[in-house]
Amino acid sequence: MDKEKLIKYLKSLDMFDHVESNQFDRILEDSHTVTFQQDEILFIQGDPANVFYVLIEGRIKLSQLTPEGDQVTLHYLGPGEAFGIIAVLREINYPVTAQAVENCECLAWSKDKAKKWIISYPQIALNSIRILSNFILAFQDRIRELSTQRVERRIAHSILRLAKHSGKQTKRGIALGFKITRQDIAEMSGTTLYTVSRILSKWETLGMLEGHSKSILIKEPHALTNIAEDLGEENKLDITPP
Amino acid sequence: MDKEKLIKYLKSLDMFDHVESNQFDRILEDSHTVTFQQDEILFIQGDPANVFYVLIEGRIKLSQLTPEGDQVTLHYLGPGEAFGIIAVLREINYPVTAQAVENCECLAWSKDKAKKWIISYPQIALNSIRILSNFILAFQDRIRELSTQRVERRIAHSILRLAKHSGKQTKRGIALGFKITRQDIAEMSGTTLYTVSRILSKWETLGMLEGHSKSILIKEPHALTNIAEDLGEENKLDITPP
DNA sequence: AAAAATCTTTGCGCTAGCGCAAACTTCAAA
DNA sequence: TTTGAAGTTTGCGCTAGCGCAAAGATTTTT
Repeated sequence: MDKEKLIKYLKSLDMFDHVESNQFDRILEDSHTVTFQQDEILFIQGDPANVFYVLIEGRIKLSQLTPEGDQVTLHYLGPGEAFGIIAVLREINYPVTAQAVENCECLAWSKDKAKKWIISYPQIALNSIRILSNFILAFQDRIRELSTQRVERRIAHSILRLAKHSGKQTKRGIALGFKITRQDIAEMSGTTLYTVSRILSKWETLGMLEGHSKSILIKEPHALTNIAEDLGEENKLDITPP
Repeated sequence: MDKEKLIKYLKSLDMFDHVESNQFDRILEDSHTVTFQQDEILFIQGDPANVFYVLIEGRIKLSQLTPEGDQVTLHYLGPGEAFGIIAVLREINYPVTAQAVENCECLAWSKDKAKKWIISYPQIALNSIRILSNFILAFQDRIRELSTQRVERRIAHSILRLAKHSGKQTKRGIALGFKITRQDIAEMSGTTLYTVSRILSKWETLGMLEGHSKSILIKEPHALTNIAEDLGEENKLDITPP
C-alpha cells in the first residue's frame, strides 16, 4: 500500500477516529509495516510487550493457553482492529497469544511510540476507551453464555459471530471467510472437538449448513439464529391458556 | 464525610490518580453524594445511563439477567471502585444491573459532568483505560475458567476472589465481609445453588471451612487454594518413573 | 412467641456432554 | 501417484452436574 492510501485507511479506523488530518503523517512515520505468514505466531502470552499493532489485512486469533494445556480462543481480529493496547500501556507482558490464521499485514508501533501517541493525544485515548469497552461488553456476553447456555446454543453463537465478522455471501449461503477447524470452534465455545463435530453433523443432516473440512457454509442462517436465540423452545413447552 | 476528608479520599482512587491537586475542589463541586440501603437497586440493565458513580462505602453487585431469567454476577464492587464509565461514555443504556449488597455511600456525577471530566482531562481518560483494562484481564480469566474448569474449582476461585477482595482475618480464619447466599456463589461460578451447597458441605466435613447461613468462614485458605489451582491432582496420577 | 418468608441441605433419578478409540476423509508433500 | 500428516466422524461407556422435591434451618415479620 502506498502512503496516501495508508493514511486514508488509518483515518477510517476506530483507533484514529476524529484525529486531526495533519497528524497522520507523523503517526505513520512512527510506524512500520510487518507481514506474517499464515499460522505464524506474532507473540506468545507472557512475552514482553514491545509492540502495538493495527491489523490491516488478514485475520488473527487471540487465545490463551491454560497451565493444563487447554487452549481458549478469546477473539478473532479482523482488518482495522487494534491490539496490544493493554499490554503496552500497562507495561505488562502480553496476556494472550496472537497467531495469524491468514497471511496478514499489520502496522506496528514500538511500545514507546504507541504510549507517546495515546498519552499525549486525548482523542486517541478516548478511542482506546471505546475499543476496550467493546471488548468488555463482548466478554460480558461470553461469560453470560458460558454460565447459562447449553453447548448447542453456544456453538450456534460462535458460528454466527464468525459469519457476521467475516462471512461472505455466496449463491449457496454464507461461507466463513477463513479456514477453521472443529477444534477452533470448540475453543471458541468452551467445549470439545467431538461435541462440535456431532452437532455440526446434526445440523448438516437438517440441511442447515454444509461442513467441509476446515470450512463451513451456512445454508439457513435463520435456523441457526433460532438455535442461538433459543427460539422454538417456546413451542416445545406447549403452554395452552386455560 | 467532610470535604477535606473526601478530597483526600478522591486523590487516593485509581480514577483520579495523578490528577493535579487544584482540580479536586471542582471535581467535588460537580458531584453529589448518594446513599443506598442494603438490597436497594441503583439501576437496572437497560436503564438509560445518566449517572457515573464512585463507590465510597459498602459493596455493590454488578449482574446481568438473561432473557430466560438466569442471573449472572459479573463483579462485586468494593470501596474506591468506579462504575458506569462505559454506559456514560458510550451513550448506551446500562449494560448491567447494580444492586447494593450492604448499605452504600457513593459519589455521583451526572452524565454530562462525567463526560466533561473524562474528555477534557487526559489523565482521567488514561486512568479510565487502566480501570477498563483491569476488567478485561479479569473477564479473560473468567472466560478461561468457565471454558476449561470443573465446578468445584470454579467455586473455589469465586470464594477466594471474595476473600481477597473483602475477607476479614479473624482468630478462627478468614470471614467473608458481607452476607452472601449459595445462590450468589452459584451466579458467580456458573453453576446452581444445589451444586454449591453440596460442595460447601463436602468442604465443611473436610474441615476446610464453616458455612453458616449467608456467611462463610474459611478455616484452611491453603486447602482452598490447592483446589483452585488444581494442586494435588498430580499426586492422583501417581506416575512412577520406570 | 408464633407465623411467614427465606435459605440450605440432601436423596434421587436423569441426561448432556466428555473423551477414548478406531475408522474414515481430506490435504500436502515427496 | 503414493505416502503421510492433519482433520473429522461416530460408537460406546461413563460421570459430573443438573434440577425436582421435600425436609430442615435460619431469619424476619407481626
